[in-house]
Amino acid sequence: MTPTTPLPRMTRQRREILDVLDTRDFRSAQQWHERLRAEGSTVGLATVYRGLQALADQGEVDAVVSESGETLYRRCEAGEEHHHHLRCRVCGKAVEIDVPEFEDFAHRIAAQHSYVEISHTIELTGVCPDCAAADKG
Amino acid sequence: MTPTTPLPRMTRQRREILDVLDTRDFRSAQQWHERLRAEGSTVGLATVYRGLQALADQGEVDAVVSESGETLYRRCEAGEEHHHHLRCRVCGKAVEIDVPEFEDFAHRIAAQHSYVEISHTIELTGVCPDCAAADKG
DNA sequence: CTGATTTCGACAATCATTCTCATAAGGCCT
DNA sequence: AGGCCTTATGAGAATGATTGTCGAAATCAG
Repeated sequence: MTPTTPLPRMTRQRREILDVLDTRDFRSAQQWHERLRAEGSTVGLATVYRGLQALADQGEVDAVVSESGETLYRRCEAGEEHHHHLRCRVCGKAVEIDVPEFEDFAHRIAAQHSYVEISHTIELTGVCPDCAAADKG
Repeated sequence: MTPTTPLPRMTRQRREILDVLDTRDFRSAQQWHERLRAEGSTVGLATVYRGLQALADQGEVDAVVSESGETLYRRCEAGEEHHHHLRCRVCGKAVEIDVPEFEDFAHRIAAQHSYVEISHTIELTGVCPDCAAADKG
């Protein structure tokens, strides 16, 4: 069981990729590559593809597939949070739910359609356990 | 001005495609093509691609892009499944979004809080690519 | 520094999808 | 029904994103 740490090596090009990556915009591997070259880097396209995939595997970057089938990447951001509610349509009781995944969903979907400055409203309604019991009993 | 009715023609192959399409499973154009050939049809692959696109434009079929980048199709069913929209807050243009994962998500969260009879509303708004470009230019 | 591995980079290879273009239907009009 | 104009079809070439190949270069442990 040699714990042969298969750790990815931090190479110059990996660093360049991480540096150029933005946490705001989803761009394709080719677009990031272009930008890198524009900034004077000499990284190869294949390397950018491989680097982005590796970083995505590590959870350093997010990847989404656009409508046209291209894979878009952006750097992960751990910050921002806000919550939503799950409300009972009978008694009105609301539970605060924390759904970090919603944020990702919203951004992912927006990116797939090339929309920017996304905001969202999510409303979950149902019948709470108490009301459900009352209804039955 | 010429109201040149640009109506798609109902050809044998269009009919065959509609017939073979299933409302349950999302399959790729190639898979539907295979199935058609297996059933004795002689339709060409390109025709299946074109047919599916045309039908998607007409709203007869739903199309989603898989993680691997393939476009998957299935016949629309005006019922059980519902769509959400991603709307541009500038021009109002809306894109229909299909978020199968979301349905599961809603149910999971509801279950975690023992809520039943869940329904949800999702409103995503942002700025569409056209308006974003117009804003910049 | 040295060697074992991993990564790079240029380019070939894949794979889904689209395009091209000559031919074959649809649809419509009389 | 017969004809005509337009759109659809099919086969295969073309495209475009992504992945594979392989010799050379870089990383990291010892």
